[in-house]
Amino acid sequence: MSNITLKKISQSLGLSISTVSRALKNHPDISEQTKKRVRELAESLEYEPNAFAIQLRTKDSRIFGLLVPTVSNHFYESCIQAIEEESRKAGYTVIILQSGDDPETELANLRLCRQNRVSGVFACITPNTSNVQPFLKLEDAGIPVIFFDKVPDFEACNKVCTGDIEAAGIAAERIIAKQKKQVLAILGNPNLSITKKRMTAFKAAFEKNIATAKLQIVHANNTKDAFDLTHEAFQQAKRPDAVFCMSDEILAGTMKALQLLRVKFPKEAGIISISNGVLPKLYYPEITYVETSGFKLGKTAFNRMMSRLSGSTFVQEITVESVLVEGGSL
Amino acid sequence: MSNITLKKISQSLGLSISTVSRALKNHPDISEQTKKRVRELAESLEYEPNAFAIQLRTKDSRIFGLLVPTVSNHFYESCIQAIEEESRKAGYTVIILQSGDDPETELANLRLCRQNRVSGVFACITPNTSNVQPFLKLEDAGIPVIFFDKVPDFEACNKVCTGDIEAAGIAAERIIAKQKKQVLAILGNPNLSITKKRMTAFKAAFEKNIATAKLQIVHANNTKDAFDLTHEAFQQAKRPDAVFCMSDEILAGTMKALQLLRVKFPKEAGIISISNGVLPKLYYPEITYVETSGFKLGKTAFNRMMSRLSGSTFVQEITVESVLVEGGSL
DNA sequence: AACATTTTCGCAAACGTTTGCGGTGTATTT
DNA sequence: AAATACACCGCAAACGTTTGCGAAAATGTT
Repeated sequence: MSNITLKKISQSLGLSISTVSRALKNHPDISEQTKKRVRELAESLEYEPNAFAIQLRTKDSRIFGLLVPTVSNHFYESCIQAIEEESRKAGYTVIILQSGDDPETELANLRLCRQNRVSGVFACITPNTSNVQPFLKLEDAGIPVIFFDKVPDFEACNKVCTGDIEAAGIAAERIIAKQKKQVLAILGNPNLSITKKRMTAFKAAFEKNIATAKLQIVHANNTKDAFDLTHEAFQQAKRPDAVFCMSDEILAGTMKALQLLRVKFPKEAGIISISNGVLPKLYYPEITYVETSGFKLGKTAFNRMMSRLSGSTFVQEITVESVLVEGGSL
Repeated sequence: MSNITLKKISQSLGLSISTVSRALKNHPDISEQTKKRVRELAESLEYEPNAFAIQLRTKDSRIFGLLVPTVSNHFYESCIQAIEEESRKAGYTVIILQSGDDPETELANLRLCRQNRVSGVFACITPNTSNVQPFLKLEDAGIPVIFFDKVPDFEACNKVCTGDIEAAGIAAERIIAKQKKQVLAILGNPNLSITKKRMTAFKAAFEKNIATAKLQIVHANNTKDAFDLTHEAFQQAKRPDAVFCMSDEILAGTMKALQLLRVKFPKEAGIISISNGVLPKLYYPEITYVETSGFKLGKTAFNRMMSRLSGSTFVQEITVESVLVEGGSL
């Protein structure tokens, strides 16, 4: 009783398999009456086409592989959500594979994609991925690979990234517009390329304007660091009247310190951060942030995939633009 | 050049398809020498077996369906991570489908699982899922369904939940031990079995003790509700001196309201919640919570699935135990 | 040398679809 | 009445595997 096939339906109805197949696909060759009979029986038997047989025959799996270091991350989550959502709407299924930042697991996951004859791969590579060859081989085999967020240096591939530079600039402009005088900028690990980019952009914005503001830049490797640094800064003689947090990780630490010190924002100090938006909305007032939306990035990556699938072969790097989301913290 | 099949290998080697197939599976019928030849050619050609053809033939997809309201949720994330990780180790692939809390999408996703002839389904249902029949039909077809976290009331099915009763009990005991007098308990949608359980347990704990405390129970469907309800409660003549939040979703709303009203905790009011631990650590002082680990829950669900797949038909509800994690909020 | 055994391999069917092509029967046109 | 057109449907091959069964070749036993 479990598995209904076209064959079974055709036998019950005294039709051929092909007729049943065509009837269910609303093929013009089949009479309305026959279609009706077939549809009704299929319905009542709860027939579900065997996806494997279909792909074996048609060579179109309608499956995307989604490679990601981990699923437990605000930013990736929203990417995943976007990609999965759009894919489902477009009739694709997504299989998500986590590498745990281990290049070997990543490779195994990539093989899984090949075995499942995926229609395309979205990949956010690990920091340790040195060899992009396996990915490019997929491209050679006609399977589009869209890199997102963490992308390889290799040029000839499709990449979708966040606008790191732009985002920091926007935040800086905003602080300047608010005429803040004593600005504390908490950035991440200075070795990370993302940190470098954001720092230069942030500084540049201040230098470009006749900034009367005093700028204090510090680096935090984690939430705890950010907590300590903020705590320290707000016990100086001259307290900051604005804080810029480069990431969620840092914002979390800063906010914790501000809660401890009962600093009232935006009155005593303004806060602005770069985020995908989840964390800033947890506070009251909500934190003003420059959105680097994983969601938007996911959508863009998806669109890129679709245009690749429909023939476009143009290779490019897309940057999703950042927008300022006003909370009440600055 | 793209798709290598057994046939192609067999032709290059002057062997039959079956011999090549057996050679790659290390079948004893094949001589070592032949195996070696086959393996080497397969290797150099980068042969990858066609998963679809295999499943069509063997009827074993080695795919799990993972149904979840959304992937963007601290708790689900950790469940997903655990399930995906374990599955991969066991040679299974996971396809993750989000319902967005829409029962219709959920149903569509379930169909997708059937079409892909999944080996099993992990399901965390939406609050609005009224009809469990479609899930049970999968069971009838021999496909195990393991419900986790948000599970249906229906008894004859496999469920893995957090220790709802236990966790709520622990939280209640804690509040009682602190001799709170005016307790606000914010629970979720009253239709959810998880809500019902937590509520009864919470109430029971209060009734068991010679509770002089006044207990006010309200229901929030989302973060916004929780914000409003908290805001309201703290503007009553008699303010709560303790708040119990049933979930992260609720805690987020409550904390936002408390920040708005500048309620000092734990001095003016104690807070305790049930959480997986990420959110509580964002505040200062950190929120005291009863930990219900999504990770642990995921692992348990996976184990349950495996034992189902290996024959066990015993239907049961498993509860993963909860522990109290002291913050400074109560 | 005849027979029995074992090793090694190939044949062919099956899994559930899709689809090109051809074959009926009926209606329409000359 | 013959020819043409059309509507409707079935045959059979193909997709890439796995696997029971049988066959040939090699080896071992009397």
